Amino acid sequence: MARFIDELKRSHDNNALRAEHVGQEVVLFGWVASNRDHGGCVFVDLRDREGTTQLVFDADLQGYGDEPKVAYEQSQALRSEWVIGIRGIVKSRGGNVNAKLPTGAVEVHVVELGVFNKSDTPPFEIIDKLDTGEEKRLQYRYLDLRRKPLQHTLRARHRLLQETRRYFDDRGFLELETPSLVKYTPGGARNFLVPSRLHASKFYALAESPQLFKQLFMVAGFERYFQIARCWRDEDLRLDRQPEFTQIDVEMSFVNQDDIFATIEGLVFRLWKAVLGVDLLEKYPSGSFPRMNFDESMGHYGNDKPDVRFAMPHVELTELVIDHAGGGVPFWAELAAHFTSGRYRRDLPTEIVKGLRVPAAQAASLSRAELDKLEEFVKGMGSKGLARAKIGPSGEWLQSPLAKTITPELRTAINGACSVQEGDILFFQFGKESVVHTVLANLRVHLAKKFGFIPDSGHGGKFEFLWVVNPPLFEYDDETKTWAAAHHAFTRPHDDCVELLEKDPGKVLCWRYDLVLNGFEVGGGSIRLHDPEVQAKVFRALGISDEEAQTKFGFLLEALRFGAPPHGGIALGLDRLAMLLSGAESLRDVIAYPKTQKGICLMTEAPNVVSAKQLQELHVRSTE
RNA sequence: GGGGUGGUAGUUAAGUCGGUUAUAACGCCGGCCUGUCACGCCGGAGGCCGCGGGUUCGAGUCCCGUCCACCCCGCCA
Repeated sequence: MARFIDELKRSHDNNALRAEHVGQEVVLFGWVASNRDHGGCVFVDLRDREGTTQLVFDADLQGYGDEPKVAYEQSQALRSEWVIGIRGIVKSRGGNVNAKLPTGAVEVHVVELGVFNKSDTPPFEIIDKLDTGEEKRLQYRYLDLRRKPLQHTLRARHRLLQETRRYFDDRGFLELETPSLVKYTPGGARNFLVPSRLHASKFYALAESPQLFKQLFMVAGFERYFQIARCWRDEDLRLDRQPEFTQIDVEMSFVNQDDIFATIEGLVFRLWKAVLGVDLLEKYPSGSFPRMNFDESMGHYGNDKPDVRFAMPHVELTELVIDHAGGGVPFWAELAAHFTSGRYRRDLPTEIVKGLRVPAAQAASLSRAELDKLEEFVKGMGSKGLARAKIGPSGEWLQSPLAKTITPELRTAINGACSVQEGDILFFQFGKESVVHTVLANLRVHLAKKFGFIPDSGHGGKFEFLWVVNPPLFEYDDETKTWAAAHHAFTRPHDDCVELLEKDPGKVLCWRYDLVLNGFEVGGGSIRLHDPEVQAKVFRALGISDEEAQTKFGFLLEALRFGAPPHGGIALGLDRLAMLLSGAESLRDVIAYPKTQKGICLMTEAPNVVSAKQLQELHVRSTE
């Protein structure tokens, strides 16, 4: 029978004791956060998940016989991260309070000490502000998690999960579970595959999302579903992408886009209030987030997840360049000729010209060396270069290769379109639309961080939410020269676009939406197709034959024939919400046991090799 | 698959033009110290300079390859 735990129960946590407890006898458990040996007495900071309490080991403590002396002798052996229990008496620190600790008005003079466990010297200190590299911290993740910042982050994540469950439960949503081991269906993200032991040469896929199953819940008549679902995608990682992640998955019947937005807005408002204490009604008094058309988002920001905490929009210059037949700039003349010849369409351009204006105040801070670095930066993303022009006193272009040949008329027109002032710098990108957009979108954010418009990471106290709506249903696939579903093949087109499905697929808009926060996509969904006739037209536009549709989505198509209600849904990235809300630098900071960029768990060293016998049992042979 | 940054005591970093025994801070170990709370003072130990090859009389430093971590493009909602 151990003295502590069995006989002496913990009476308080280490954040509990205040002046009012003075005189009480208490039992505390925890980790040694620091020990300061002054010869005649020893101070120990005792830490648990709630906080820290200062212990004093004083051999001369009166009224407890020899016990304090014994404890004092033992205390000299204590080292960082030992796990101990103590029994002691709460005493006031008088005027000598520690203002840094909530428990700083008191200290516990120890009568009895028990050591639960010693600790090796940890590879890094368990302190709030640590400069140890992430690689080391991930290797000893359980020690990193012992630190207060990560304890707080995971608590916030817990809060998110609980509030989410309460919110949906209150509104009559059912939390329903879906399988992780699913049938592989082509398209979309790459799946992790799981070999079947019972069926030679056959594989399950780990679900990339519960998409089909949640739609089938609607067919089943559950009407309102949510799930906090783990999803897996075997794609390359980024700071906001992990191979396994968590979605707040939602599907609703008999709703339109507005209904879904209202549901999600209610949730987000509640989460921000509960976790951060931030009332989003102050910023969004209507209770809803602003909406931006997909077209505008691409035009002004170059992607469908704009960070609107700062301005610096892109300026679309293609029309001007066409109207001026390139305006004396060789590359632009070539590009303009494609439009006038009819090879490129003005409403769905293949190649474009865009500008980005840097205001004079910031432009002045860009040295020649920094401009060269920016050019390297864009080249790394597939750009051929970074054409630029500095605006002179009367609108002339300085320090610019374009200046030599450009006509005054086009130059004036561009200056006007960009609203330039003396000292501004214009950056240009031209060529393939997707490259121009990617390069300029990243350049815009890169510059904003450089100029201090937004912090390098974290929200900087600003939360800019946005619904990006009305995107095209199809994207043109350059490699296969066909139209592909931009989201998935079951997204409902706008009614007035249905006739375009055959005539002009690129112009078809649809009921798809993304929720964007500070430049990150935190959610996305759509109103689904439940009309078999329109569904058939969509498949035809995608070049999917009836047989192919049957093979790929047979069970869903069949289900839709048995009385499917109109329905739609959305999935929110819980990890991303947690990251943005807490101001964390990456998804890894809000996931307890994350993977590195190569998909490795540094703590367990997964993935690892398995024996030939195991492979044989799974009917799998390595090609290595 | 591609571009970029980095890898030196337990940790974080410095290390010049290639040249003597590879530095510092924190941590760790020992000693001293009754009011610290980033305790202080004295002393000490601690290195496969990511790994492999090459150039050189001589490589932490130069060259080639490779592995790992991070950021980005492609990929991915």
